[in-house]
Amino acid sequence: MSATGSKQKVVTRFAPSPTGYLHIGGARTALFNWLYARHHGGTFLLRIEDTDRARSTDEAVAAIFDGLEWLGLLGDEPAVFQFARTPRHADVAHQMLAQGHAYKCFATPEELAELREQQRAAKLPMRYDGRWRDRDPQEAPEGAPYVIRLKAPREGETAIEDAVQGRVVVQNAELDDMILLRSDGTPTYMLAVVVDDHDMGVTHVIRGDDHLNNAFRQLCIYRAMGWEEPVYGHIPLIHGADGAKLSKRHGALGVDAYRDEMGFLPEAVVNYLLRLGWGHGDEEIISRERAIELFDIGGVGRSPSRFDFKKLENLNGHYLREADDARLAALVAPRVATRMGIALPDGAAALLTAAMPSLKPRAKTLNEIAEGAEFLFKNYPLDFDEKASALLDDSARALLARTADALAAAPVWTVEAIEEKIRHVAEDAGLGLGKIAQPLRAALTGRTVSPGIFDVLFLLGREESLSRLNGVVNAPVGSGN
RNA sequence: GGCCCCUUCGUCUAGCGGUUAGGACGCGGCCCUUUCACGGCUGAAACACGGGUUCGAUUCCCGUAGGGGUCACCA
Repeated sequence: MSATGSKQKVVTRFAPSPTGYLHIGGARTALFNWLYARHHGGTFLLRIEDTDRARSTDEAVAAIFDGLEWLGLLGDEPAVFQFARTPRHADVAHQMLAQGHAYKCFATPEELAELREQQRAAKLPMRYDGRWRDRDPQEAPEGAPYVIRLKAPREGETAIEDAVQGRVVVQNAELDDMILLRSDGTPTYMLAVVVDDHDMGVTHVIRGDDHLNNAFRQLCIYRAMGWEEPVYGHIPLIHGADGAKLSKRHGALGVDAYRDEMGFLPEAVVNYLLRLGWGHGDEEIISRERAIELFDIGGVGRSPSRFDFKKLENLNGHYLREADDARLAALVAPRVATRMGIALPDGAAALLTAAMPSLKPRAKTLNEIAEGAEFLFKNYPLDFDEKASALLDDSARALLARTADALAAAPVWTVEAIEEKIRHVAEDAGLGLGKIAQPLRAALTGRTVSPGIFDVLFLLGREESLSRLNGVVNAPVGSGN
């Protein structure tokens, strides 16, 4: 617990709009909100900002929940759907109208477009000029559609004490009278967030700093309504490797791609995201428990960071090595099947689990584990890659024949027994272990890279091992195939 | 363009007036070794620039440059 002595219970929220999938930046925002709430013993809520009916989709909503669930970042209470609260938003807008904090604006979209065009041409700041701010609504044509705009202060300045950015001040003259309620009676984002955050009791608004400018205008609504203002924390955005904004059309994939296509573990993604923009001394590997203990919004940096897949992979490799073998086997099995285009045999899960200790240290992603596991399920004749074929010349095959004989005579099929036999063959032949291990590896897996050769033999089993060896001994490996 | 924010190794960061500027990823070398990894050791690599303030600035202030964000009846 921090010593801020907050009497008030912390409530944070993550409020994505379901117009696309949960992207990596949103995932980090959710993570920071989740951690902040947990660290302070508060509540973390979810709100789906679906007021843009044209762009919101059910698929996107499902994808967002799916991504959050995978990362363990679901809300503590059922998610709030913003669109369902439209009547309340409209109520507030009318209340502000009645209290003189807002006014009706009859300017048409065409009129406003023209205004912007003029401003652009004159190189003036583009903002609404307040043409209906002090005008009598009676002057409007009978029954003309109108919009409700906030009557924002024009003099002075507004400051916010941002938990991440520090004190940020803006001249009120910079703020125009934003629209609260559209001419069709639906609320704009600017109104809806404030009303919902207030109604949901949100105490800390942690979000991307692309919202920093919005905060000033949102504050106006809080003040007009006499509501308690939340603490803001605007975290810097994540950029791509080239430093440009990570956007939909710029490598900002949904978190499902990190899971399904790239084969990352959620704990690795969470750890990586946590370290992006936040750090604690020299600690790099940080468990969720440790993160809850350490995380605080004040530790978040103010500068944007670039996404680095190499580091994510490194972290993922770490978590892979730490992960339960049966769990990994279950995650890897379908990947092996699709890679090889086959249905895995019965017992595949058990075999993969048994192989996992020698598979996972060699991989950085689940895909790499799957690739490394392929040899377990290959059928004769194996596909030999170029380097493996080159290894299997006549002398190597003669050596393999002797090895096969020795192996056939092994009293039991254990890693120890296998090792003993093979070392013996090498010794007899006056060769180093490497001279025999490589051809063996090639004959058994079709590759020059694999887990330890004794493990390979053991995992394959005596029958399969011998069959693969004899296959190579009896039939020269063609350069083709 | 107006406004706002940012600037420590290539990248993520530690640092919060006095340090040999630390760690991690990546990269190089060495060790381990049946291949590849893992692991261990080790090397190269940074305070954007210019002014101040100060006995002393990576650290505080102001500029410059560069980067980013935002300027909708989208969120």
